[in-house]
Amino acid sequence: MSKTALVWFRNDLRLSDNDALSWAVDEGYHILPFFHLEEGESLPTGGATKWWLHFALEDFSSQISDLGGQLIIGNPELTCDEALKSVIKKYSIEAVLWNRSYEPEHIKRDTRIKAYLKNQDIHAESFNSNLLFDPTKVTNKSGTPFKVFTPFWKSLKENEICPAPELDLGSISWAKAIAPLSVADLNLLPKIKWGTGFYDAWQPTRSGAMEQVDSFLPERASAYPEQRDRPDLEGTSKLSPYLHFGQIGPRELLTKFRATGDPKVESGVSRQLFWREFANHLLYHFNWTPTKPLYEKYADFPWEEDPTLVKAWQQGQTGYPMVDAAMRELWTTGWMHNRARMIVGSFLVKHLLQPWQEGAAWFWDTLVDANLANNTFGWQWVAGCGADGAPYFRVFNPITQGQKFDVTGGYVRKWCPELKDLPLKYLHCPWEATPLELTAAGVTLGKDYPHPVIEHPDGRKKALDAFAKWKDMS
DNA sequence: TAGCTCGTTGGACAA
DNA sequence: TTTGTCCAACGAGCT
Repeated sequence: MSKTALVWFRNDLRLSDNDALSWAVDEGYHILPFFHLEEGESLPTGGATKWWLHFALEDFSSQISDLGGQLIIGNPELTCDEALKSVIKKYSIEAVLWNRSYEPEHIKRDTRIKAYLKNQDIHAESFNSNLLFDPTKVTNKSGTPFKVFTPFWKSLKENEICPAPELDLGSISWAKAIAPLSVADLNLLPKIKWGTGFYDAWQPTRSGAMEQVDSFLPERASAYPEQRDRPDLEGTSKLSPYLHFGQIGPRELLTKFRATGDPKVESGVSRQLFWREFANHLLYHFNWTPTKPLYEKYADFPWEEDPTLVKAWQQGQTGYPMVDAAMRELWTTGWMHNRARMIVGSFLVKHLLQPWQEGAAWFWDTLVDANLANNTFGWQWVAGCGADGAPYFRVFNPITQGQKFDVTGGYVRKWCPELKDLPLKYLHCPWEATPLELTAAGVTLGKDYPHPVIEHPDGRKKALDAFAKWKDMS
């Protein structure tokens, strides 16, 4: 028997916990692994995403080579459909397998391709390997999609997770192939020197993922409920980019979490995987949410558009140390602490009254874990126009949030080094220091570090007034 | 079906 | 300094 199956890898760059691959191996196919760079029709691949993808693909490709296979990279000048068709023809492919994505554009594309393959009499099958549950099958008791996390979580957490397939990697029979293109041909690395921050912060490989897991379990995972909100500590797992690119699968991860037998890991860490499920569930059922509010009534919210303010926010020059530290962490490392994401998000949409889509677009371009479901859900949550949203009157105070969560001041000192000699008392509100204290710390406000772009009480009032105005309007 | 309870992540102010 | 109370809103989800 010499039939060959193309396994189409997308955001599931792993050989374990992979249903599509396991199915093809179990069925006795020779495996031809294939990847094609997706340039979204409406959403170009973010810069930070490209950086990560370059190394993730190189690593994945070498994992396959080590086993005797060859990852085929589709020609990026072709559309996905064209690239697939040419490979299918060249290698006389008899089956095409992949793991599903539930992003609206991917669903459209995959449906189209599946129809084409069926029409060509090529076996086409997709699997749910990237989520714990298939969002098409999850509903509440009235048969409608969940819109609140807690009932969603309660309904699913006791459910049996379909176990990850067992696959002996040594037993894979790889199709003989010569790759015409290498990962480098995709030109993913940024032309501009972004700095070494990404390289210092990450090891974007499968072994990097495993090291991250090992450093997190079991102690840090157990401390997660107490430390998760502390950006001055290593309180979180930092597994988000690995999960996004599928270098580690959610089932293998959940299995590891549950194996600790620690109730704090279950209620704290495992639960986070269900937030990821929830975000994907919402994206699947409400496919307009990447650009428009979940609830239509918020569509005419009176945002103000001010590119100068957006720029100050992006560059970490708002004059609020907690906000600026976070925005600079993002720019430098491609990642931002979760608590900080809420603070900068609230600041942009409430104090500055800029549309949440602006924030989502910036995150999309700069986060190494940029993920349509999570990004959409997070921004709508913070703007209060989405599922389980923060109520309008919840305006994060960037000063007290800093004092409460960057307890040691280490976060601000790291990312806003111009403030590092300020006493902790003033670190989150440098404008309150006396001129003498500022001089002693070597800070001249307006020169070394900006004055606040808006006074906090004014920002808060602005947000509440805008909401009141919108309510009168509608 | 009507009614009840609940909602990841807060702030401001008073005592 | 810490703790309690109100803010004020509404739909989801369930019984």
